[in-house]
Amino acid sequence: MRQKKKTSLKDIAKQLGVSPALVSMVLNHRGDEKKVSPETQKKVWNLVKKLNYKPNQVARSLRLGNSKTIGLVIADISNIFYSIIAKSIEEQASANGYSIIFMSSEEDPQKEETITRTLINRGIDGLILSTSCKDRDHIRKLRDSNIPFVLIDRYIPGIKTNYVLAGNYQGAFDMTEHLLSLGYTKIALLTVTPSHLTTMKHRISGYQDALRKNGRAVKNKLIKEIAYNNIKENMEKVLKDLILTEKVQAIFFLNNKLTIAGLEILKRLKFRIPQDISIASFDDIELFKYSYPTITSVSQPKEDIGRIAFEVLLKEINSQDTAKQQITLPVKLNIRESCGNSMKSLFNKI
Amino acid sequence: MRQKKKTSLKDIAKQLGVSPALVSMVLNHRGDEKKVSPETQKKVWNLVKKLNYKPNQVARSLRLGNSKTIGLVIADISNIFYSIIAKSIEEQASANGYSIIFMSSEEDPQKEETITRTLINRGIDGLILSTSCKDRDHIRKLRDSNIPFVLIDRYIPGIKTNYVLAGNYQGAFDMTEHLLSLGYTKIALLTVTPSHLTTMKHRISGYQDALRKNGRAVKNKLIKEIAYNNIKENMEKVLKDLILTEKVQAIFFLNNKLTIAGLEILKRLKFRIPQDISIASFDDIELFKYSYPTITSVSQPKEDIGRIAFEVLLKEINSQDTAKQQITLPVKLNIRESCGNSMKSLFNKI
DNA sequence: CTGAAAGCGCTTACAG
DNA sequence: CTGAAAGCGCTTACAG
Repeated sequence: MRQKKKTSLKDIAKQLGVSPALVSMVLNHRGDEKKVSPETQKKVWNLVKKLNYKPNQVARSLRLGNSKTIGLVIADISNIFYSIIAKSIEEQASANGYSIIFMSSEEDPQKEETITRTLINRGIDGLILSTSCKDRDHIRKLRDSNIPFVLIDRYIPGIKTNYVLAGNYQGAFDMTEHLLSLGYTKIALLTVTPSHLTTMKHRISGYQDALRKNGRAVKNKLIKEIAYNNIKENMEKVLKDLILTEKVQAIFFLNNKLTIAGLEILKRLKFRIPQDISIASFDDIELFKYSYPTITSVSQPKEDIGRIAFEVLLKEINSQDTAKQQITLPVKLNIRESCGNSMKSLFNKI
Repeated sequence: MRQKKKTSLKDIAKQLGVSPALVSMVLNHRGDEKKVSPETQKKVWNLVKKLNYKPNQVARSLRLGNSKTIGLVIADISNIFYSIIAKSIEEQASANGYSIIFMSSEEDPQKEETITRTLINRGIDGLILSTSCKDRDHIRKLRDSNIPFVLIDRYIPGIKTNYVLAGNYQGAFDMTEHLLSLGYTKIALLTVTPSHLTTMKHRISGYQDALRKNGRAVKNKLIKEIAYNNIKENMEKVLKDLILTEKVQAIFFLNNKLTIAGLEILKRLKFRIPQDISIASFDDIELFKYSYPTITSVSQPKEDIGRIAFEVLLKEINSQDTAKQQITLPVKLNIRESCGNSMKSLFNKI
């Protein structure tokens, strides 16, 4: 009573006086192959259209062992970084007849495992995953389960899997060199825990290598870590420490959440950007282009990450080919106002 | 070969020397009801745990006629308004054993219908939908199909359905009165087509009524419509017209996309906020709190919309009750810097 | 206390 | 050219 009884294959077959098997073949465009007469095929299609019949996908899934559904596991769909990737994946998926089930892991490895199991039990054909796991067990299990999957944004070193991500090292390296070129000598780095994530590790390396290459020492006290789940609580203390005690000239925030939280606190503490402190962001968001001042950033090709991840996944789903693809996409440096634009801005501060 | 053969109920039954039916009953916690001996139950659970067996949800769905999956149809998951709602729905869903399949309609009624059918054929138990349809046909069909659904953000007047949305009229009314209270007399309104959406209609009414209530005439040339799919292209012309020709003092943008696009153009045209022009936004985003200047806005209870929509949906899924719920949630006025703070700012302009 | 059988709605190998 | 049968992995009414 909840659901009006929907028309099924059998109904069509009965009304037409043919077998369900025949209808099924016609519907799957295998009528010719099975030499079903054109008239019969025509009759089938007409009735199907008239009754607005759509095959029950659940039954098909059970029978065929595939579901035309893929799972998407990310930390948080409300983070613009992931929602743009999700959008892009969905566009591709939709164009290829696939649907997306998404679940948020909240950066909790435990939850990530549970969610992944749930998705697999729901019969997904493949998985796109931004993993927050620190050890390799989960990913190894995934690989052993033989479900096709593609990691995005983060990967697990030492396990051969598909992955698609941005040039984290290069982006941080380039940004750091940019800051050095502006004359800044004390450049702080703000990162989040869990710091095992490859994204953060590579960005930190990029920063360190750029300093070293330019003859600057890496000072560990200028590299600050804030716990992912309470960024806001710790930001104030960290910023005060960096600006007032360490007297840094620029702060490089390693993801958009950090940058946004940083902007909030800097505003509250009445530090002016870039007069009092220069800032740069890894990961660009739309408003950075229009805010006052505009925010210098490294932007990642989010749409490409999503699109390519889906393509790689689809390829693996459709073939027995087990060659894994590792793809690193180029990032872009957006030079804007938040770092000042010359030595002059630096001298103005003194 | 693609997928390792997974353990099934039958495997468990065989290994234990019992029937699949028994295992099924135990797994569904109906062992006691069926008077399965505690020892047998214990044995079943032990083996299930040992083999890490999880029932095949596709088979369950087919048999039970439900899938513990709900569909989410929105215009665009990468719009922060929807992605926060999606997050909130997913949290609730997850806590209740449901998964979410999302699809984007791109504000295209045609696509919305197709997507909805796809979701229904995938066996979803219910649907949460931000409709972009202008006529009632689609929603009526949906209602007649007997699938439980809840509209969010927008509803269709004249059709009794569940819906959960924000106080659009009140928010626009309050914001307009706020702008009037600051001494502004020429207040422009920027809205998007398709303008049939109830959200936009109500916001426009709120603006108009606030003007009238305060003895101000509504001037239609101060109400501008921009097409949803090329906001950026039209924004510059509209803003120039309003500011330079109409000499408005304040612009009220009716959604966050408009506000963001507006900020971009204002910046490019070098209009200062609020010295040259005051702006207000319907729909708040995080950065509005920290930008320079901070942006005065109406914020909607996005998390509540998502949570309550799911609760309403779940209630309908679980009961034969067909009473529909119409829920309008309160909005909040955030007075910040983008409108100046007194008559003084107004005089400064002259 | 437990099992055999039917069936959810499809698809496919087999038979004619 | 077309149909009958089996089966995907579950659950449930029925039987003993």
